[in-house]
Amino acid sequence: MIVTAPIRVLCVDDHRLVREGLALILAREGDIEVVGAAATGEEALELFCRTRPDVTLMDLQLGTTSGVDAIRAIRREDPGARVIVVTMYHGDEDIYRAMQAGAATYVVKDTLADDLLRVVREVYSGLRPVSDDVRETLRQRALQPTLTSREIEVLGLIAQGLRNREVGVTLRISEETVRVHVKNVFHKLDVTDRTEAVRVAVRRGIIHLS
Amino acid sequence: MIVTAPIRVLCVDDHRLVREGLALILAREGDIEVVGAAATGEEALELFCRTRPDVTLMDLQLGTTSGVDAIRAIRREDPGARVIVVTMYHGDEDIYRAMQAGAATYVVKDTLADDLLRVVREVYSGLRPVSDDVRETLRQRALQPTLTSREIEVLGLIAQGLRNREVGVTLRISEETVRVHVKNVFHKLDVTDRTEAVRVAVRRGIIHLS
DNA sequence: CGAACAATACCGCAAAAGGGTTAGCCGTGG
DNA sequence: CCACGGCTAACCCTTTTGCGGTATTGTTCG
Repeated sequence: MIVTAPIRVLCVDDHRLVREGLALILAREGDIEVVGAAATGEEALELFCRTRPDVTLMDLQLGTTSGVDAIRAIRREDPGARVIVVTMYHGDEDIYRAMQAGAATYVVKDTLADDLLRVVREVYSGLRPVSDDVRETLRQRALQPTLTSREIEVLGLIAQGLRNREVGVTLRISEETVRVHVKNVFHKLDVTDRTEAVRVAVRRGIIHLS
Repeated sequence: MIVTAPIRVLCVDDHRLVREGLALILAREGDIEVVGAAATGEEALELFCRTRPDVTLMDLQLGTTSGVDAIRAIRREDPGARVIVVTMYHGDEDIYRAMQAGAATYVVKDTLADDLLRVVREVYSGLRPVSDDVRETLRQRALQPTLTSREIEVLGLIAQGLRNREVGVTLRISEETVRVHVKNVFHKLDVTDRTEAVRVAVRRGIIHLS
């Protein structure tokens, strides 16, 4: 009896229960083998190098570190690496950054197990099965103004409760310049005050609070 | 051969993959049977009434509805209901409200599958196995000032980006009164501006953004 | 090269927020 | 009954924000 080699999968999620649950969903299948599970970006990279999986399932929220960084690290190590993002985030910026970092596709955690399995097999066979939702979200994002890295930096500090002056000190620029950045952020996000800006930015995945 | 009746478990989580993963972890055990899975508070209550499980696993983030409300609804239906909270939240206020609502215990999603199984069995046998972490968090909370319901209401509107005046209009009170509430919230949360207040409140689980 | 854009910086004005204080009303509980 | 805490409201003063300009520098891109 001839058995084809199984699809070797690496699971990355910072919650043990989710990790183990995902592993069980995958391991139930005859053609899939879970070769590792990681909780952080560093662990993920290390396990990736050691096990060289065919497909990596990656959460974006990895405690303190970012899943996007982990994707970049893995794809720098192996430009052909196939990474499927599995996350609860659905902000357009989350999706955009993940795809930009080289993810093969993007799946939210509210997906049927069978659909996930299908995606794993499709990605393994070289496809990039992007769902209509994801495509539509990316299309929407393309229509909206893009924040510059400096603006995101300022916004992140604003979100931490810093005043314009304090942001200026932190970034070693004048308070006046900070005010300009803040104004531009407001216009781009279509809001009129900082609290609302933070709210919108978090919802869109431009910044994250924790 | 005598087989004791299995522990009948209901899983409530708004993410299909997590729900199915949890169900697999549980169903692997010989003495546990998963009798249902729900995604929302309403579904949970309905399935609870129909299946009368021994133990309910409940996430706190149920899309729009709150897991705490679901716990209350279930315990109003059956005051002896045993509900285990399984969530990623770890803010002191989340834990407090869940326990207050009648949860048997509180487990974060970064738990070993075996530990979850142990907790399920302990809760089934009538124990309330509260972890040291949870106990400590509740102790910490007891030391901190409590926000009144009005203050939480104001804070929630602030978090949505409303100005003091707009909050006043919404709650039908004067802007001056809103300012008083905001000031009191600042003192209690030990912050000096609204953006930071929102940040701290979200981290502590006093309010949630989505 | 010229256009566009990002980042820097400044000015002025009106609005809003932050901070302290006082005070009346009401319900709960010692 | 009286004290206490919560909700309400107002006043004053200072600081910060939000919003409109203008302008210089450097870089990138067609």
